[in-house]
Amino acid sequence: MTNTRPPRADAIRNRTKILDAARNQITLHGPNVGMTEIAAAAGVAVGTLYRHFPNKADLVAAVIAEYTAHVADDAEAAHRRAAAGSPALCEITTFLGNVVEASATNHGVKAAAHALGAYPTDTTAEQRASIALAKLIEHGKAEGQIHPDITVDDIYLLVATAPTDQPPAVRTRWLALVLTGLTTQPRAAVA
Amino acid sequence: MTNTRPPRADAIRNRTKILDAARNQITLHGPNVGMTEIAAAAGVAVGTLYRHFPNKADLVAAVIAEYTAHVADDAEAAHRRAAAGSPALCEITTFLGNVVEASATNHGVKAAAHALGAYPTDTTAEQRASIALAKLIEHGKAEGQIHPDITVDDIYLLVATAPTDQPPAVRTRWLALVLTGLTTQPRAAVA
Amino acid sequence: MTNTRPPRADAIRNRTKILDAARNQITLHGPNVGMTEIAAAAGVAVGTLYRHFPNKADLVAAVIAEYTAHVADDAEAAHRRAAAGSPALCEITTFLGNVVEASATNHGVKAAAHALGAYPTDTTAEQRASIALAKLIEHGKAEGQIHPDITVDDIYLLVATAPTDQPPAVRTRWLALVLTGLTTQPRAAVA
Amino acid sequence: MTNTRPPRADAIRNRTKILDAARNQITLHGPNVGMTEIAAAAGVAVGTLYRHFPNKADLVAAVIAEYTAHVADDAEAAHRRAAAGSPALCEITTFLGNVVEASATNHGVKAAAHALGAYPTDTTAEQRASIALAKLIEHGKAEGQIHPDITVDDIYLLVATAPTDQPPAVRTRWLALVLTGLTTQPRAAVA
DNA sequence: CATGAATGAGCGTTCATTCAT
DNA sequence: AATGAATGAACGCTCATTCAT
Repeated sequence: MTNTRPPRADAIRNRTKILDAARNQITLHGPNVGMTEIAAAAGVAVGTLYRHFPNKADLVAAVIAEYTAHVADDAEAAHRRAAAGSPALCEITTFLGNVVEASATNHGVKAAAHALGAYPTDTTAEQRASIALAKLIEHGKAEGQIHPDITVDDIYLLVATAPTDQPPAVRTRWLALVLTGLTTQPRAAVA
Repeated sequence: MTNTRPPRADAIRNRTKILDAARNQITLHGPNVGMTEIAAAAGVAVGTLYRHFPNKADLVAAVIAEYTAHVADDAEAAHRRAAAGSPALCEITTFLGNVVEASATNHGVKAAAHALGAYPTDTTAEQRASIALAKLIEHGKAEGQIHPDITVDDIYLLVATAPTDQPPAVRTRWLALVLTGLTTQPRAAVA
Repeated sequence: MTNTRPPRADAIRNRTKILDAARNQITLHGPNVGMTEIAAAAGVAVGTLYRHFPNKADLVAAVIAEYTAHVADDAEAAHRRAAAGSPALCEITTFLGNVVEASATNHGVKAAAHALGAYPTDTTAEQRASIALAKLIEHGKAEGQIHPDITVDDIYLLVATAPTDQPPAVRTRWLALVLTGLTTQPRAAVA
Repeated sequence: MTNTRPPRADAIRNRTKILDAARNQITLHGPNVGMTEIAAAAGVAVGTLYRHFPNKADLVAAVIAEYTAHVADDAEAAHRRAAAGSPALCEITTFLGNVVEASATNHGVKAAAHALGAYPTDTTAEQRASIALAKLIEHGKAEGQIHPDITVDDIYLLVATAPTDQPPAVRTRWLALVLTGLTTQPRAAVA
């Protein structure tokens, strides 16, 4: 009966707008931004926000999920390139660099998630990442450049401890220091 | 043995009880614990808490200050032992291990400090740590085991990124991975 | 006749209810009544009160503003009647009587405003009153019944010092005493 | 048993210091100054303050009582001078001027008293004032300069409505306006 | 007696969440 | 489905008052 314009497409667009607004506002104003401010930044009213996400924890979890999916994509891309011949260590380095950058954008979101006990229920993205990283590490070990005791959990550990609240120069330095732990070779001097 | 009710002299003891309670409660229930809960955990009323610390930011800053002083003590002890002949790399390793342990107890507190913009005004502890670490690093470089480009800031960077919210086994693994970045030698396999 | 529960349109009605409740509660229980009590008296929750007025000072200022607007209306009405031929002294007397009555309802509110440093930002009501009173005084001087040195500030001074916390009989007596200061003629005996 | 210095004289001195401090602090920082601040300004601890005055209302009432006694003294002095031949109207004028000045120093105290419902229980000072003023008024009426319908309550009414929170110039103007209500003669022009 | 640390009810204000429209 | 006004528990903080020393 309704002859209004796009009914479902708008809903999806709203969801995206809300997720973006949430990430931006949390990054901008800290993990305690109000739901109203997020809604306003998304151009909707609070009620609409709550229609898409039943509470704040779920909203934050959804933002985290987006981030996790992004990381999984990166991991799979890195593995694809390694499978195509690129050196695995190089790909891992690139991957870690990308993740650190992505994490920096989500630093506040993680703090919010921690404060709210909000973690994604859907673990498929994590699994995708794990599988890709496992293969990537195998490649690297076969090539002899990744230390034989390195596991996927090690990568996660480093990712989890990345200095996401630091300026790019510091993040680069951190990457240099930390990569040494993955390889079989001593580290060269780095500025 | 004393079973009398807490007297005047206990004002000092109350301060300690409050600081401990603050650290515990924040660690336990996240950076948003109420002042009332902290007071209750310390066995005092809110008013007493506020007599000792004019506001939440100051309380959190005081907890951080305690932690920082502890770290400075560790750094100085490590330097003293190195000056007495102990290998510097060994002492740095011990120091980092200690700090990571101490940080684990203060993980939430740092989050709270960040959220409140609460940082200690007294920087002497930081300075003590910096001086001791600088000397320690010099020792290590002279002994040839610390990579020549390592600076005090690198140590701080690692300390800041320690996986303080992880179980001991993970923290140990992190330490092994990360120490490699400091040394001139490749890493041996570690469980 | 509508027996539905208060809808959207009632937001405006709520504002009025809150202003009335604020004036009543402050008058009844002094300038230190809690916002919660005011909200309860208005039949809303605190949150609603704060939706309409961002803080206590603004709420009190709004009550004052209402009062000021009322005074301005009175002043203009008096001036209109004087312009229509009514003796200016008579109108000033009526005006003062009205204002004293209105002030009595706002006695505590003024105390609260003073304590909170809350004063209306919109001064148009004051200006309206000033203009009307100035003209009224001119009329009276031309008619020879208002003392030639009287100014608008004198009226304000009297208004400000009205015994607003006294019973009507006292207020009437005060008016009689004080009016003599405005006129060119000695005062007749008054009960 | 105690061989300490002056025991009772100190108590009296403390009482005075506290009353002065109370008046000063309330005048300086408004009717909501804390008891601790008053105690500090008096150079004693809160406990001592509470030894002299069981609660804040009683303290404020005592300050008011001091003021009332002062007013009574003024009234009696004025009456004495009138009895000695000075014109009663002149003495009433002086009296009102003094009272307004004294009231200005106690403006905040009165606000505090109102907020706390604190009024002196001892009415002897008021009675002294009433008697003196009654006689003073009689003198004035006999001399023909005080309007025959004026009563002591009229004087109280004016005193109570004095613009105690206004600068001296305004208070002077108010006095000029208001005195007219007491006399049998029209008012001369006053700046 | 004086001291001042401790108490805890209460205040102004915020914000996740609900629900009438 | 979207809106945004309303809700009310909870928070950080204050201050009159008490009481152990």
